[in-house]
This record gives sequence, C-alpha cells and structure tokens, in this order.
Amino acid sequence: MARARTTSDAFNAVAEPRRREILNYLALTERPVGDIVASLGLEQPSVSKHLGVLRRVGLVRVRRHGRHMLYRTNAEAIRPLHEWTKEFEHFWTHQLTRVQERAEAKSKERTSTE
Amino acid sequence: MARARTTSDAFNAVAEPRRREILNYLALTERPVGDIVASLGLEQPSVSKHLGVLRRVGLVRVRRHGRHMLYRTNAEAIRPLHEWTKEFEHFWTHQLTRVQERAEAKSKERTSTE
DNA sequence: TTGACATATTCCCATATAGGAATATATATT
DNA sequence: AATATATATTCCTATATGGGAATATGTCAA
Repeated sequence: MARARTTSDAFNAVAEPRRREILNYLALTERPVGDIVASLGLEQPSVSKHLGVLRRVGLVRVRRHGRHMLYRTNAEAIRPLHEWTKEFEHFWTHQLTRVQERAEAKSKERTSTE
Repeated sequence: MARARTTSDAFNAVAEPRRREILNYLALTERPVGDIVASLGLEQPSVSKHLGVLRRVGLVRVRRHGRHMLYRTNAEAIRPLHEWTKEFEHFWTHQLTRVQERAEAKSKERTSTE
C-alpha cells in the first residue's frame, strides 16, 4: 500500500507546509486566490491545487464573488488535530513529568540511538 | 517535486494513523516492540518501520533492555503540532464566531462547492 | 462577440511511500 | 557453539504526490 492521500483527512492535508501557511493566511478573513498567490509567492496553479485539497477535506470554505473565489479557513476542521495533540499536553506542562524525565535521562544517556 | 518525506517533521510523521495509534499506546509507559505488535495487530516489520520514522523525528525515545527495545512517546515533539492548532482554537470556542458563522451560512447555502 | 482578468485543470515526471515476504542482526539461554 | 527470541533491514510494487508548463473554464467589460 502507498501513503494515504492528502485528501484523506485533515492530518494528511495539513502535513504540507504551504497548506498550513494558507490556513494561517485565511484564518481571519476570506481572500481571493490572487491574494494568496501574492502572499505566499507560489505559482497560481499550485495555490489552486492546494486549495483544492484543503477544500475536499473541509479545511476551507469557498464562495464566489464575481470572478473571484473567496476562500476562508474552516477552523472547525482543525479541531480533531487539536484534540489529538491535546492529549499529550500535560506531559510537557506538568512539572512532575519533567522531573521524572530528568531522572530517567541519566540512565538513558548511554542507550540513546543515533 | 514529490510529497515531503514522512521523516521530514512531526506533521508528516503523524499523518499516518498507525503512527498516531503507536504514540497513544506509548504515551504512558515504555513498551517493547512485541507489545505494540500485539496491541495494534500489525506485522512486526511494519511496526518496526513505523517506529523508525517516529524515532527519526524525535517522536519516540528508545532504550535497550536485554533483547527488548523499549519505546516511549516523547510528547515534547508533539508540541509544535499542538501550538499550531491552538492558534485556531478560539474560532470554535468563542460564541461570537458561531453566531457570525450562522449568519454567513445563510448567504453561502447557494455557493457551497461540490 | 471579443478580449481581459481570475481561477481551475491537465499533462508531465522524479520521488517516497506502506505493506508483504524474506532475511539479517543482536542478545539471551543452554 | 548452537538455538531461540526480539527486532531491524532489504527487496518488491502500486500509488499519489507537488511543481512546472500549458491550457481550459468562467466571468466581467466594452
């Protein structure tokens, strides 16, 4: 089997840095494709393709305005990602874990790989 | 250019569902590969390969114990992912946004794509 | 209708993937 | 040393990718 499609879910779609940039850029306001092209410094076809991926996964919403297509981030679709990462949050916030890790690090020093 | 390598960063590594499962499984305790194999129901070589990817990106730590390799999740490496998603958090928590979206939804009904 | 503008789609290609199967490596046990 | 156990690596293949270039589609203006 090959790698899962970029359009299979938000996790895969968001793995591409340019698409994250696009989502950042479209977070606050809807924008036409041309603005994204200018802002990211990518070729227009590339941007359109990235937007296509994001749209299929529901990460952006579109509406037409004249000959412009106005895109905006649909934050709700990022939520699953946030929820998943959140599960690990206390591992780096709780002091206890830090102390524990320090202690363990000592015995690991010699066994770390690469 | 092709897709970025799975080993290029945490975002790419975590796009694969099996690897997320592994990270969940290894979050609380370190475990030998055999346990992961049994738990996930994957072939042993597959698990080793996934662990290899996770290790290169720093998402897991290993130490040897006899002939066992004990893996555990390194939550710190998930942090960038959490931080990125966090930026969008208030979009689904704030009530105002919800109301706003409702209002906008009305005008969008006819323009949604696909 | 013709032309300009905005965006999307198609064709091209080198590249990495995940899984399966087989095998290699490393450590412990006897 | 020989064998068993635990894990890693290699070889294989179908598949999707992202960018570039070229072109198609759609919409407005005159």
